[in-house]
Amino acid sequence: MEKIKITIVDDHLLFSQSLSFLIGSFKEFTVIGNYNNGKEFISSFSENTEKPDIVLLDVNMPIMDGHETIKWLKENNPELKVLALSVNDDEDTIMKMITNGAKGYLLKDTHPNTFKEALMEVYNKGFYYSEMVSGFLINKLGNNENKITLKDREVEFIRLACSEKTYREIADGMCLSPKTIDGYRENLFQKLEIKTRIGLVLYAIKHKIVCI
Amino acid sequence: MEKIKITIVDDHLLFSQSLSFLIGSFKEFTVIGNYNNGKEFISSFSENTEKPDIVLLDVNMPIMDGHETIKWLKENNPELKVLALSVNDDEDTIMKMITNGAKGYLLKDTHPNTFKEALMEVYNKGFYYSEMVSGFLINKLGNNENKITLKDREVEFIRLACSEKTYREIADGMCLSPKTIDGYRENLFQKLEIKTRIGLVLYAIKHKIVCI
DNA sequence: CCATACAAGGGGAAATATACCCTTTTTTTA
DNA sequence: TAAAAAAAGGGTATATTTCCCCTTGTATGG
Repeated sequence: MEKIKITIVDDHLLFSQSLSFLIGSFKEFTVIGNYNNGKEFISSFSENTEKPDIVLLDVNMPIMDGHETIKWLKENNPELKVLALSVNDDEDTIMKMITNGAKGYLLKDTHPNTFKEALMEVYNKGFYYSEMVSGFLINKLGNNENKITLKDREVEFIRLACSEKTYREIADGMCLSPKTIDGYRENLFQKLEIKTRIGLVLYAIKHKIVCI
Repeated sequence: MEKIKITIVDDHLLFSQSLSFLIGSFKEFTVIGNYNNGKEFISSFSENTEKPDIVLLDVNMPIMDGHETIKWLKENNPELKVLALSVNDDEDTIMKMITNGAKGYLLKDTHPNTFKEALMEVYNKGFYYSEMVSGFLINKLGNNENKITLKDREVEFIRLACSEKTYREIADGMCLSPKTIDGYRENLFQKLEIKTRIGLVLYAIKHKIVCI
């Protein structure tokens, strides 16, 4: 029987190499590629290399992360089945990957047996949704009214607010009057249901608007 | 030849199980134990199980993390050689593990060959310090005057400051007068070279005093 | 063409945070 | 045991943030 071909894209060498051994121990699968980040992976497409049946894609990577990579794949190789694999269990990240076309989302603390099952399901049924992901999906469909969108200018403001600058300095930095900044802030406070600049900083970090 | 015995303590099942396969491929080593967190690991000591030659210890774990675990080991099984293994490359974390007795600190993006070399060195020489860790050590020895230590009460204050509470509310929460809180804040501002509460929040998150 | 929304800018007042000046009591430590 | 350091509290002044209500120009869709 032909083995199911898998490519791993993950910057943690020790993990990806080890995982290759684990997958190698499953008789149905074989690892045909190992890349350190999205950039390396998509570069391999210019050469006419063998296409994998499943791509195991890490979300947090340097150079080109999972989000960018899956977007590129959606554009250029939409037939590839991507299974996201991350330590990250926050709803935003998961939904972003799923909506960009990931066929499943696995946490790195998954049991090897579940992992194998997920690989089989993605190959056979085309997708694998764990309970956690399904939960998020249902939750999302239930109340998709209050989805929060931030304008570019607002994001810029939030980034500057995550510093020891005063609002006056932020206004200068954005070439706006302090009163306009006042407006931005009050808008955001209402929109994000927060009361203080501290809340804004916490929100920004939690939602990865700024990285510290 | 007797194989060198290794125990893995890591909450990421997929990683620890995969790593077992990788280690299994080295003829000099064998994995004799696999635990999800420090608690599970130290519980195994009450039973008279076989002691490993090297413990591979993850830093970030639920229930009982690497820091707590290595402290316990230092007290109760100081002869055990611990090699810390983490994705975390910030100086604070690394130094904390090293000063608590870790024989080395490896990042999870280490190459398998380096990993094997590290295992050999820890077994034979008793320690393995990568360039990065050595760099931090030298840097630390050069200027160990300005080491910042936070008192328990200060840490408690910082945690509460990382919220939308006002200082008055924080004072109530800590059963102190708002003026005492004032003192705490001013002390910290000077000690941490910051000027605003925002700075305090950023410091706290950067140094993992709070987790969000 | 009008209505509506929205970005930019603003006034003033109240609440909160910051800075710098202290005292008293307890605990450490030399 | 005396000096030093830490913990707790206080007063007052200023700066910053927060809140509420307002105007003007400019798109933008019906």
